[in-house]
Amino acid sequence: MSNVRVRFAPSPTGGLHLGGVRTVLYNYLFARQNKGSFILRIEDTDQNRYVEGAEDYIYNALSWCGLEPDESPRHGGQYGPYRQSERKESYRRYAEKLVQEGHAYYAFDTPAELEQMRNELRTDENPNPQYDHRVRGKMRNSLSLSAKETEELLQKDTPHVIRIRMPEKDKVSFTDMIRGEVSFETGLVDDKVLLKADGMPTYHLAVVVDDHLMEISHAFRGEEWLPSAPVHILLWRYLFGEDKMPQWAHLPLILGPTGKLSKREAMKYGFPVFAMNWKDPATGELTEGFRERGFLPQAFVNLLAMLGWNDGSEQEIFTLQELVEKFNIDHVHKGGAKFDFEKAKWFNHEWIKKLPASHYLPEVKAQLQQRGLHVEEDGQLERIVTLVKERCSLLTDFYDNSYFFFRAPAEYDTAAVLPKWNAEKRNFFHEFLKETESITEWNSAFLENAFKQLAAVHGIKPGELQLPFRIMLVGGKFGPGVFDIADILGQKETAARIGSALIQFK
RNA sequence: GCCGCGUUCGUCUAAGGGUUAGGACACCACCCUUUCACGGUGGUGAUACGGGUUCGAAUCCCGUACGCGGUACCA
Repeated sequence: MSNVRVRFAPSPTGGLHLGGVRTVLYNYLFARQNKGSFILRIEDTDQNRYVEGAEDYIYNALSWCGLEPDESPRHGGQYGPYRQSERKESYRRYAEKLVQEGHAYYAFDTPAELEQMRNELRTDENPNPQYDHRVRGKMRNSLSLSAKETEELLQKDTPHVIRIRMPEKDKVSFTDMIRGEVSFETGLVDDKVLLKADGMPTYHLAVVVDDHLMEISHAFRGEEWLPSAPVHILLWRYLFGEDKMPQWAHLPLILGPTGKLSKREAMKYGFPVFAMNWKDPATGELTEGFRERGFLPQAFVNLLAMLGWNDGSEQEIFTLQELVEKFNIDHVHKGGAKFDFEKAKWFNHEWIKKLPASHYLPEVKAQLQQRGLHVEEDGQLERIVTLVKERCSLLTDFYDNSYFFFRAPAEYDTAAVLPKWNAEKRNFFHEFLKETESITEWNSAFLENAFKQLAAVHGIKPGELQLPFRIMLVGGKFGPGVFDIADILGQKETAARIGSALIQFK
C-alpha cells in the first residue's frame, strides 16, 4: 500500500446520484492506480437530513458498481470511527483552539437576529448580505463584545456557534489538480460557521479535521465546493499546516438537459439519476435507479467514467480494470458535462453485446418470470439471450425480444401474409410440415437448407415464404432470423405453430 | 448584486502555436437482410463574440457575452 489515501464522504440523505457515483469512481480509480486506499466516510452530522436506510443504500450501490471501499464504518480500518457523528468530541477541541489563536470567534446571534441583519442590509445591489468582516462588528460575538461579557454568556450556556474569522485583506490560492491555480480574496468570503450550536461541526470543519486525522492525500469532490475552498485552506493553514493539506481536484458538474441535473428533471425526461432504486422511508416516494432500468454495472461505471474524462485515444469501452490502468487526472475535462441518456443506452448496449449471456442471465430470467413467462430451462434461455442480445439496449428489453419463444402467437399479423397467400404456398407449408417430422438434424443451417430446397421444388422464391413462416412462428414481423427461431423452438413446437397457423390462414 | 469556475458539431469529446478541426452518440442516405436489429459505407453538423501577441491562434493574453456553481447553524 502506498500513502495515497482518498475518501468519499457522502451525507446519508437518500439515494446516490450520477455525480456522486462518478466522484466515487474517480476516487477509486486514483486509489487503485496508486495502490492506495479508498475510504468511505459518512458525513452524518446534520440530524435534519439524515435518512434511515440511506447508509445501507450507499454500500449496496457501491457494491453493485464494484467500487468496494477499503475502509468504512462497515469495513473497519485504522482511522475510525468513520462516521462523523461518532467523532463529535474532537471537533470542538479544534474549534476552541482556533478561537484561542484568534482565527475564530464565538457568535451568540439568534436565528432571528441573523434574519434581522439580513433584512436590514438587503438591497438590490446586495441581495444576500453575508456575515463577514464588515458586519461582524455589529453582531453579538466575542469580537464585538468585551471579554467579560463573552465569558458571562458562555458561563450561562448561551447557545452559540463558532465562526471562522476571515482575514480582511489576504489572498488564498492553491493548485487544483484539474484547474490549476485558483485564488480568492479572503475579504470577500464570509465568516462561515464551523461549529453549530448543537455542538456538531459543519462540513467545513469536519472535512479538514477528518482529512487530517485520516491522512487523506488527495481529495476529489464536486465543483460546487470550489467557492468554499478558501475556508478549508485557511483551516489547514491554522490547524495543521498547508504543507500537510491534501491535493484538491474539483470535478466538473454533471448537468441535465436544461440545466442542473435533478431528480425532478430526470423524471420529466424519463431517465434515472440514482444508481439503484431508492424508496424514501418517510414519504414512500420511489426514485428509479439505473440498475432497475436495466443497466449493467459495467456499463454504468463505463459511461460515468467517460462523462468528463477520456484517455486521449478513441477508445470508449473500458472495463473497470482498464480504467484503473488508464485513468489520468490530466485528462479530466474542466467544463460541466450534459448527461445524454441516448448515449448512456448505447454504452449499455455495447456491454450487453460484449459480455457473455451468462453474466446477466439471472437478471433476465427474473424479469421474464416477473412478467409471467415460464422459463423451463436455463440452457435454452442462454441460447435465446445470446441470440437476441444484440437487439437489446437495456436488460428490460429482453422481454420484448424473447417472449415469443415461451408463448405461441395468440394473433397473427394476417395483413402481412394474406394478400399474397395462395394455394401453392399453403401446399408448401403442408409439405414442409411433413418434412420437418423426418428431419434428422434440427438446427438453423439444416432447416434453412431444407426450406430452400423445398421452395425450389415448388418453384417459389424462398424469400416469399420466409415472411409467412416468421408470422406463423411468432405472429408478426419481428424477432431474429426465422430459422434461428425455429431452431430454438424445436421440432415439436415449430410443427405445432405451423399447424395452428395454417388453420388460421384462409 | 458579489465571488468563483467554465465555453470545440444538437450531445460526450480529440487536437496543449502549423491537421481538409478527428472520433463517438443521435439524425439522414445507401449496402446487407424479403421482419426488425446488428454490421458496413457515406453524409449533414462545431472552435460564443471582439480585440491583441505571432510568419501562423481552437490553442497564449485582455475584454464582452452566455452558462453553471456558491453566496445557510445543508452538504
